[in-house]
Amino acid sequence: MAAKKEQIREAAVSVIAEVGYHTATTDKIAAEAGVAIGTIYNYFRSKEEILEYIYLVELEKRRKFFKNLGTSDLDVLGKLRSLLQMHFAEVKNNPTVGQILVRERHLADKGPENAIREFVQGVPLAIQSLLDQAVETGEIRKCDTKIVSHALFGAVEAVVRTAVFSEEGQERDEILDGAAGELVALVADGIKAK
Amino acid sequence: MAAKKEQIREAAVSVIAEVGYHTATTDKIAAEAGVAIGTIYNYFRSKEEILEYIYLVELEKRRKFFKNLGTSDLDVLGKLRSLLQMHFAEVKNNPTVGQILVRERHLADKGPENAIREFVQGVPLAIQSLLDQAVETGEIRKCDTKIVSHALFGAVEAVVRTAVFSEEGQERDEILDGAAGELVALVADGIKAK
Amino acid sequence: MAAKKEQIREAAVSVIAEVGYHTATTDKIAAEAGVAIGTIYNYFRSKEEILEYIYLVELEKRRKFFKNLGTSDLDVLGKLRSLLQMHFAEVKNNPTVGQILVRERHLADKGPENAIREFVQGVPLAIQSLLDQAVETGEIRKCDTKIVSHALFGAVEAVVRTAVFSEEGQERDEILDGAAGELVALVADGIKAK
Amino acid sequence: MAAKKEQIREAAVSVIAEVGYHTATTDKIAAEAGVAIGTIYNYFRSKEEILEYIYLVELEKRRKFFKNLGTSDLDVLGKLRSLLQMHFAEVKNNPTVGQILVRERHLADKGPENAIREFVQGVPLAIQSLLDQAVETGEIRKCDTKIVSHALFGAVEAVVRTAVFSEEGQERDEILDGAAGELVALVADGIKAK
DNA sequence: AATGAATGAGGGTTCATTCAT
DNA sequence: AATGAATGAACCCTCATTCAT
Repeated sequence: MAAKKEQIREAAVSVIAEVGYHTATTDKIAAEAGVAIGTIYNYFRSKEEILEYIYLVELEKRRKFFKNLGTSDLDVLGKLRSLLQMHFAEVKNNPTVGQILVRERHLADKGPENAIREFVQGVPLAIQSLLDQAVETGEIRKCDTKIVSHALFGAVEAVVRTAVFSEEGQERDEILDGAAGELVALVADGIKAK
Repeated sequence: MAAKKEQIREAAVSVIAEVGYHTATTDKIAAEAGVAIGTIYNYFRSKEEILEYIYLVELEKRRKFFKNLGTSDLDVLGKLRSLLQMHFAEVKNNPTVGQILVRERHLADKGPENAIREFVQGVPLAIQSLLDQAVETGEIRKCDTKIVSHALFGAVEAVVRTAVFSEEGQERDEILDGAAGELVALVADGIKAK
Repeated sequence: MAAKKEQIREAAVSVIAEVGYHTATTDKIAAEAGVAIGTIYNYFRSKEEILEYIYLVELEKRRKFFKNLGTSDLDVLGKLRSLLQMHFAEVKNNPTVGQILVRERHLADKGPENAIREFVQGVPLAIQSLLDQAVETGEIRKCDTKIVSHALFGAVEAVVRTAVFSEEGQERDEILDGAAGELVALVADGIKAK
Repeated sequence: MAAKKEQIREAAVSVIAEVGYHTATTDKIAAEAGVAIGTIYNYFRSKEEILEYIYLVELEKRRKFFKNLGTSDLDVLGKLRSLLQMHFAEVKNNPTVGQILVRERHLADKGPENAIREFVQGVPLAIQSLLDQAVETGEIRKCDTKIVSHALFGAVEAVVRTAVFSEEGQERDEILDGAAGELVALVADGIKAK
């Protein structure tokens, strides 16, 4: 059953979101998943691989979405808003995963190849490729797209962090619902009064 | 001698920046500082407190700067640029500290009171207070200043991260030199072609 | 099918010879045998019993040979040489088994009754009984036959070890081919120049 | 205190001799030594290194003895007898160490450099160098000194094994007291009646 | 103030064995 | 008879912290 792998992933999300990756023990994860410790190791080679898998699942969602985005006829800012909306919607739907995404990203440099790093580097790269196209078409002004894409990704992370660690569920949803629009507006037209 | 505390702080910065807080051991820090392990505990109550102290030192620099900023006659965007310039200059001067600031911020929720949390929440709050004033004076349009301030802070962190973990020292300095202007321009006027 | 038991035994010989009993896992043995792990337990009660069975198979060969030896009309040294030749020939034919015989003999004291112990104690005992007869008939001088038989067995083991763990197959065969004669000559006539 | 390393070594000898290296746990060794588990790791890098150290201590004794032997004016068989007497005396004095020497020698191939391997290969090599000299001087007949030295070493191991695992202490001492002479006589003059 | 040996709770991982299919 | 996912006791090792000197 690959269902069991999913079962363990969800338990791990729950435990890691609550106490953090480092404090999360395999015992706790196993207990939360309702399996024996050994069972975890039938599906993952190590505790670290569980975390990587969590990131991988999210990465795949973004990759798939981004791929479809390529075929859409939105302009670049439209595509960007779409990507952000998708991301914030995912986080709204799965706030615990969101907590992990922003809190454990620092573990990106454990091994050589690594799903965490692919996430935290790959997503900005995707944004950068969008911006590069838009500069080409003249839709946006010339700028350092590497810096801007990373800045944008960092802004998104910060907003997610603010949302998923806010005490009240209501505030969380309000932030996430409005965030994509707010961010795109900010980046698109700036903050100055007109 | 308070000089010894500084000596330990610097050693800790060096070790933590290199291997990360979790992998950094008190043995390594003591060795780097050229003192015995026990000596560390004459100046810090715990390993965690060392990290907090590192954040505290940086926090105080920002607080002092921000306080002086209040007396200046710059407009809000000018103040913002000034704050960012100061931050990027500090990081340029002390890239290892920069690495720590962006990589260990996830430890903000260890204890109840906590210099790390004060840094990662206090700095955005300072930004937010700037923005709130500017909305008041009409210098900038109405917006969700909480979101915007966090987003801005996240963008700064992401840029710092990109810089301090870039392989070449030259690229690092280029990013940091240009970052404040790039970010303020982005936030001020947006990204659209005119 | 008793063929399957043999199939598992051979796989176990292969795996244990390569990595040692302790490092050999039931997974590896099952994989090497091309059966499921559970199947192993239809033929053996435990991993240990597999090793015992390996020793038992070898023990039976020696027992049978020794029994036939009793009906031969060789003198004692002739019988001894014959026994050693048989042993070295077996090892030459099955070097991996030889590796196991000398490397896992230390597991003789796991349970109460135990084929490994029967091997490492029974074979010296058989030699001792030969020697005792020869002392009786005056063919050899009086000596502590217990010590001598164990010493002889130890010498044989050491030679086997040298052979089966030598890098080159050719050297291995040379040692094994000459070993019986060399050992019997040594024990029979000593090492002194005449 | 280097005394603590010795204290741990002795505890390890006691525990490993009783239950075998693999079954010996670091907990048991620490308890036997009267120290905390962590203390063990202040003196040894791993459990394996403790075993290596046990062999190393014994190896050094033999090395030193062998070095002095070089300056003596005994003939080769005299030197050989002397070496064996020394070894059996050591084992008599420290039967538990003897048990380990013969029972854990199979762990010689764990890492690249390894005190166990140095012992089980180095001692036969020393014997071989003795024999090679004696062949040169004509004191003993030409023979395959590699085989003979290994055979001799194996014989010694077997006798030690017989002694240290015999139930009664008295029998053990009798074997060890007579063993060197018995073995040298066997190897020197053979076993045939004259 | 400085030292550093001693501490021991805690955690990730292994793997022989079982048993429902 | 064959299967192989599930099990969980067991074990090695780490490292922040203490405290006697």
